[in-house]
Amino acid sequence: MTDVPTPTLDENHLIAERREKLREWRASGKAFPNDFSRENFAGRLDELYNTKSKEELESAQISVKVAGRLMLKRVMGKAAFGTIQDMSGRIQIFISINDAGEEALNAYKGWDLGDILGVTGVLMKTNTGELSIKAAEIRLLTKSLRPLPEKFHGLTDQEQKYRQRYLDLITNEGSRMTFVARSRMTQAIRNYMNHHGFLEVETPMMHPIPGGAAAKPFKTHHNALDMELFLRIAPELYLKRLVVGGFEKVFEINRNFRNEGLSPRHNPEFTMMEFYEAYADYRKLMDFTEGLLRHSAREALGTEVFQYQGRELDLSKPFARLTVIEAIHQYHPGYSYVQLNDPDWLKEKLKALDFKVLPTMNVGALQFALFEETTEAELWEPTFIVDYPAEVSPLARRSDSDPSVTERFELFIVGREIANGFSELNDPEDQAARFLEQAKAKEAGDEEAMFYDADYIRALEYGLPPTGGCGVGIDRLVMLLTDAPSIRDVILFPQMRPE
RNA sequence: GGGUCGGUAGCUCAGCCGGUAGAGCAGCGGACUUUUAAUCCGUUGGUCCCGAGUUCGAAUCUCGGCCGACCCA
Repeated sequence: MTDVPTPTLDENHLIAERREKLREWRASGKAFPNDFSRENFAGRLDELYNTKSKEELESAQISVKVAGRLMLKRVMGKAAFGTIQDMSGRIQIFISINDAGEEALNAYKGWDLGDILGVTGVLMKTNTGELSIKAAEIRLLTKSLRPLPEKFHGLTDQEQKYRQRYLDLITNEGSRMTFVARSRMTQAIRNYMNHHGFLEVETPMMHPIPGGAAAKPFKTHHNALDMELFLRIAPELYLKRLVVGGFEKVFEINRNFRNEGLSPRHNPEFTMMEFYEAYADYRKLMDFTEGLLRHSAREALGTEVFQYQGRELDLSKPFARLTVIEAIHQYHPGYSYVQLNDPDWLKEKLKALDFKVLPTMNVGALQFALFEETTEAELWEPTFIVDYPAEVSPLARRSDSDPSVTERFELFIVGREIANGFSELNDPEDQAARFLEQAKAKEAGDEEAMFYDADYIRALEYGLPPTGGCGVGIDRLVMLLTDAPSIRDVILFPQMRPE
């Protein structure tokens, strides 16, 4: 590909000048070389040698070979400095007419911020004590045709940060650190799960019957089979099939897709970890989930106590456990338990809050709706809400003491749902009946109600051991640990309107 | 969907009491062998988001629209 480039529409004189430099580079016959092998990372050199004195480095003559993007450039008459950035960090380079030669220095003067360079030389320290590479040889490896955002402020426009994440990553250290923290956190979670004997699996992303959650799915189409498929809204039903199959402790960290609006807390594709453990109930899973969150905070941040959006969050204390109506009552002492159990009072209250009450909703569903409307957002400290109404928990096991509620919990932190788990419903006949109820609700207009999944029932009929399962919202957890106000700050390429 | 704020040079922003646009960075030319957001001198660069209106005259005022951020539902 050395044909004359087709100019794009947003060319300006800066790009034109860089293109001209590229043309000259091509004419010299060695543009875009790939024979430079980097031997050192900038950040690692800093760790190893920053403590050495100018004199020690002078006598040691440590040869290094780094490559990276030119971020800052300071040129004098017969010498020049520059700052090279690679994945690990930055290091200063020094190019003088004495060490690198006049030809190299002149070439360097013509290169631009954003160009990718390879530098060979020895470590030195400047008079002000900055670890630097005294270049013996310096090469242009990739020409950057587009000017970088302003060197001091970086890229500030939120939209551009999301649309052109590569620019955000080049110029904003904080953004880079967020995604490093995300990677560390998922790694910590994987380690924790593996350490506790869970098997990591991958289940289908394309489902013939969307299931495992109350949400609207995306539709797609398989041509060869000429069938409608749905991007999964949850892996739950497949993971439980695996427990039936004998994988008694499984987990999956992967994407779910839900066809809903965008918000600072919602992206249509998001990452969940779901895990299932046979012979565990929801209480055991709550304990486990607490441990998991503490572990990921420790691994990603080094502490269980940190700030989120200016307010302290402490994961080290035992997480509170409240039922739905206990929570409403605790945050709204004006609502009595008698009222909270009265369907007419609940309907009234919800209507006053502009909530669309569906005719299919009974006491449990109404209580849950009121909880979502009035209390959920106030749960700052980690709080497990337990004993959800059966109507809103069609996959959860009923409580032995009260069959109208289920052995289910949701974990809220900073007012957001972070995890959702329950003792799994393993009675195939009850499950079939609940699916039928869901199908009825769907006919009555509830778009998020579930479908009847006959194969899942068949699997349960072979016998699902008593099992507990839980889903953890990875993006939201990363938001907490990186102090990010929006889910878009923790997803590399968040969904955007077309440009 | 409602409210608030915003859209001006490649980037970060000023200009908004109406008089046809500025700074810093980046670029280009020059000086400079330890700078570090290098410095100094000179200089190129604009659909002031779009459309209509008011006006002798609009980046600026009015209306409508588009896009975005934040808050609320």
